[in-house]
Amino acid sequence: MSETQLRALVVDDERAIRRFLRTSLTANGYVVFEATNGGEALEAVVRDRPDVMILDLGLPDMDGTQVTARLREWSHIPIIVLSVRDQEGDKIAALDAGADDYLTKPFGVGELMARMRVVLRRVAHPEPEPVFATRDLVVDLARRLVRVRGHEVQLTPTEYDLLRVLVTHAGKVLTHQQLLRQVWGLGYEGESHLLRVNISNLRQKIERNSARPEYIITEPGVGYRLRLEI
Amino acid sequence: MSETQLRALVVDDERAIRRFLRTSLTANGYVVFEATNGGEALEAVVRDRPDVMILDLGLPDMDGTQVTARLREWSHIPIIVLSVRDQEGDKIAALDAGADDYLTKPFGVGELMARMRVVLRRVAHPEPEPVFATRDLVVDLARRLVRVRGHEVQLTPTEYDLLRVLVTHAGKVLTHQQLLRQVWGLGYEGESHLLRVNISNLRQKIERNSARPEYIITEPGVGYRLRLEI
DNA sequence: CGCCATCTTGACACAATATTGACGCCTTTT
DNA sequence: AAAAGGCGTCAATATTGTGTCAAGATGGCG
Repeated sequence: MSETQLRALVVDDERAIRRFLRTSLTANGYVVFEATNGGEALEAVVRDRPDVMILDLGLPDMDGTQVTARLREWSHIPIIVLSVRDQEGDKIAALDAGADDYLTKPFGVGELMARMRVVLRRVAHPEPEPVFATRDLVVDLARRLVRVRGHEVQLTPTEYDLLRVLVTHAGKVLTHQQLLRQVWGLGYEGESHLLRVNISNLRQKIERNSARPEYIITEPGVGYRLRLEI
Repeated sequence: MSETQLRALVVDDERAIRRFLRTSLTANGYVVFEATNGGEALEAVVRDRPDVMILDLGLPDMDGTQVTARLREWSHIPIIVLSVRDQEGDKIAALDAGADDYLTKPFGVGELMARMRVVLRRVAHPEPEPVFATRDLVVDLARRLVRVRGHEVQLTPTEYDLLRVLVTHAGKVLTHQQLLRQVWGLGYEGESHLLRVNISNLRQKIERNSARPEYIITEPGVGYRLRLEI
């Protein structure tokens, strides 16, 4: 077992439930952090670096499944979803969005603790940095913000997805196929003109001179990669 | 997505439940194996090499939790426990014994499939990366990166393919024919000048002095090989 | 219904790569 | 020692891949 205490993030808008979970978790040796809505939850993952997240489905600002999906864009943190809803559809949606478990309220504390042990016992993946930064390019994956040379850049959803994939594999060559699959989904493997147009648009927005790209480098015949070195 | 079908082992002593699970799993693209008791289950894991196991708690010869514990002595196969018992103590015992999830009967097939996807997606992830390295030449086949003496080298698609073939048969002599077939495809067996030009270009990029190659060695009259020894 | 932003498609200029041919060197053979 | 064949390099041309622009299609939203 690890020497240092494990860190748990509790996300629930009800004060009573947060209190109850804090008490139970603290008694079981966790350090507890709290968030009351989806936005705060994403920030807290960045700030507090929890090892596990306990997420209520019904949040005021966004759906718990949405929070899960957003988080899975850049984090592998184990997520246990709690919900009063026992509908199969909700469970499937949350689990397929990336949640690791789904518990229906009311539940026993012992069961929750056992399920936390299950998700925690798998070897921790090295977590990628929630904020990527090289030279003058900053990509805040948690907030979906992109800043170049001090200025915030407005990207379309496709452009952002493309940049996100490049950034989460920074330095590595991504083939046309890989990029098309990860951004457009299966069945777009051949549509390389989509990639060309969007890479071009992205470069217009983040490169100083798109004819001499500093960040998005073409690997002719293969794909693209985000350059890390100077 | 994986090309080959995933293999599921169903362990239950009730014929009706095995039938039901076989139908559902087959419909979802799994290859299904069956066992009716704990002893058979352990044998089946060895013999059938399933990717995931669905285990009923109430077995005639030994308890499902025992099966889980025995299995965990040597296997990491994901285990989803099914049970009619909704007692918290049973759940905790099974999960702590090494089960990955616990579903109480009756359950929806959709939920079972979603939970199977959850346990399978983490097993699918850790993929060993084939990286070839010898002295000062590193070829990362997964990322398509080539580094020589600390510097990354830009190769054209043909040059990379050629190097890839040499590297995957490192140390062995590859005939002109073999190389032409593997890089250019069938019908190019006679075009050995293609090979000469590309070997030359490749040497310019990776050898210190292409007149005295250290890596790509000519076997006169036969072909080329990638040298392993110093 | 029409506006807006975004996505997709097609056309074209330009860049990178592949192929070909020419030539000289080296090794082996006679 | 000369000839022949295999090999390596260079440079030219052919082919393919890539970047950009702009027009048309799509879809969300008031």
